[in-house]
Amino acid sequence: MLDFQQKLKFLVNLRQISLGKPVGIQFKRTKILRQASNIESRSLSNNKLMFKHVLIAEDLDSVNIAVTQLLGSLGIKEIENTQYCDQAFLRCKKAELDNNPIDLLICDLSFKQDFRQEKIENGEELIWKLKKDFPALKIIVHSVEDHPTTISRLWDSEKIDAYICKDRNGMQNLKEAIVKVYNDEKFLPKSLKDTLKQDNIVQIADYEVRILKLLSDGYTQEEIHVKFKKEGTYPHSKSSIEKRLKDLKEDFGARTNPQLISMAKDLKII
Amino acid sequence: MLDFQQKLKFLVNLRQISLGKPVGIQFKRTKILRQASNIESRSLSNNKLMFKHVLIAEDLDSVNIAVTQLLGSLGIKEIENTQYCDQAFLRCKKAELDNNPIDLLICDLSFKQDFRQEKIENGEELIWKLKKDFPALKIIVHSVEDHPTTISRLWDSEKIDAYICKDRNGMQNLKEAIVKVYNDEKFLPKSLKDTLKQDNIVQIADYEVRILKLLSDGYTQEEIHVKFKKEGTYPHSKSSIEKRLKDLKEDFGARTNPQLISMAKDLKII
DNA sequence: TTTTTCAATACGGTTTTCCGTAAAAATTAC
DNA sequence: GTAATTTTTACGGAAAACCGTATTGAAAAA
Repeated sequence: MLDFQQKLKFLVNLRQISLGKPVGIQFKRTKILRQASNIESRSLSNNKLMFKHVLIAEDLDSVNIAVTQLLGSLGIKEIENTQYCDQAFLRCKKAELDNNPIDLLICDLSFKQDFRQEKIENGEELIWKLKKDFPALKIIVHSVEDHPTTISRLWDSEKIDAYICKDRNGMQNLKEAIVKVYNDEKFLPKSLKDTLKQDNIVQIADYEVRILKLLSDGYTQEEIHVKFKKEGTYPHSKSSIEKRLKDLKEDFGARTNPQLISMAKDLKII
Repeated sequence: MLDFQQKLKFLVNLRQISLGKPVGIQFKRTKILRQASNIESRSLSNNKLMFKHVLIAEDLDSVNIAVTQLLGSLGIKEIENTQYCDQAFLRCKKAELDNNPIDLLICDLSFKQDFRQEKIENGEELIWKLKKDFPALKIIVHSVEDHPTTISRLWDSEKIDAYICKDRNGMQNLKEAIVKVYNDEKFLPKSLKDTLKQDNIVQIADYEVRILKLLSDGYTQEEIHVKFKKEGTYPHSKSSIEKRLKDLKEDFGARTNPQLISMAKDLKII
């Protein structure tokens, strides 16, 4: 009973939603693109040891091309690409069977829907599944997603070795990450560390998220009460659900339920 | 009076939200990445006329690299890159002054926030501003955004020459688009045409969007009524606002206001 | 065991939303 | 011009959400 308290917590950066701007100011000068393109020529001379066999799981062909090029410039010979999660999983399996295992996976989180019916629907699932079968596999997440919720969930899970945001310095950061991870270090760019270190953070448990989801799915509070009661979820009284919503609104600074749902959507809680 | 009816309409694909999947099934085989990378070698022999001076406005360095490479492979000599909207605008101005105008702009829609304070906040604004000063400028939009609302707003505006989604075939489509646009044609990939041609489409006027926005900002219906009355927005009676919300819920298949807001967020109406 | 504490529940009154009906105003058709 | 249709507004009862208070119950502390 009362087990909801021990469940996964979500980190929510409240300041981010109110301002709509990142808080941690970066002082690094933006690298212009030419420099990024030049990575190749500069590092070909680099004869250090490096990953042998790398798999890129990324649906956007453009990003796939850029990452492949970066890996090549780092002297990595065997580079496999896939645009689907299921295929990524199978490739890892096959590489293992062929006695030529994948050393490093660089993987996106969100994959666009397609005509294909995928069993593994996103990068996160792929990571959980792979880590179960290959606990030693190094994984670098490479995603546009920069919400603290997502980053901390993955980073704190200890299942990944680096989290790189696709942004203006993405390739630069990715390069650094690959080198660090090869040397058995974990890597998180400074800007992301700042994002996670922020104060204005509220913890939200599964139970609350559940209520928000149901509310956004059109359930009334009364219906949530009935549903919870029926399925044995606890607490399930109308008063308790009312109270949770009231607390959530207070935490988020929302005045009405519609606003609460709107904010929860912005924060990617639901 | 009643001028809200003549305002911009938003196209909403209702089926997309209920299923969470694209409707138009694509039968094209997915091109594997190697092929995409090989564009370069295959097309270097192509000596046809091509754009002379192209500007890429794209915040992600990875995509920037890939697009630059594609342009190079098409024999385009002068390629400028920028990761900021303001800079893109200035570059166009400067190129004009230097008597070496930009022939083609390939531009993203969403740009991540930065420490820089930008006047032009997104690609769409950039396009409006540029088209005012350079009506003849060719523009290809290159974005991950694939919601019918966004696509049709830009496509129907007649301000752009092509809309390409960053997806599994993005580079392939972009290449085709460049060639077509050079020949004074407009170009929309088949998959996107299908997206726009769908039936389950509801038109939503500014007025409705306004109500949804206010609701998601925490206004009660009563408060919306007062606000509209004060500012002279018409209709503004409680009953009318109630009715609009009722109709919206019916159109969207939502049961409650929170669900309505949730769906509107998913559909990127607000 | 008893006490303390805190979360869950119950309840009642108020506000907000919901929904039907109907009158008034505006638009369109004739 | 009038008639027909649609839209806006008004009103009132019902349902849902809101909010404070009080009670119950379970775990933790004494």
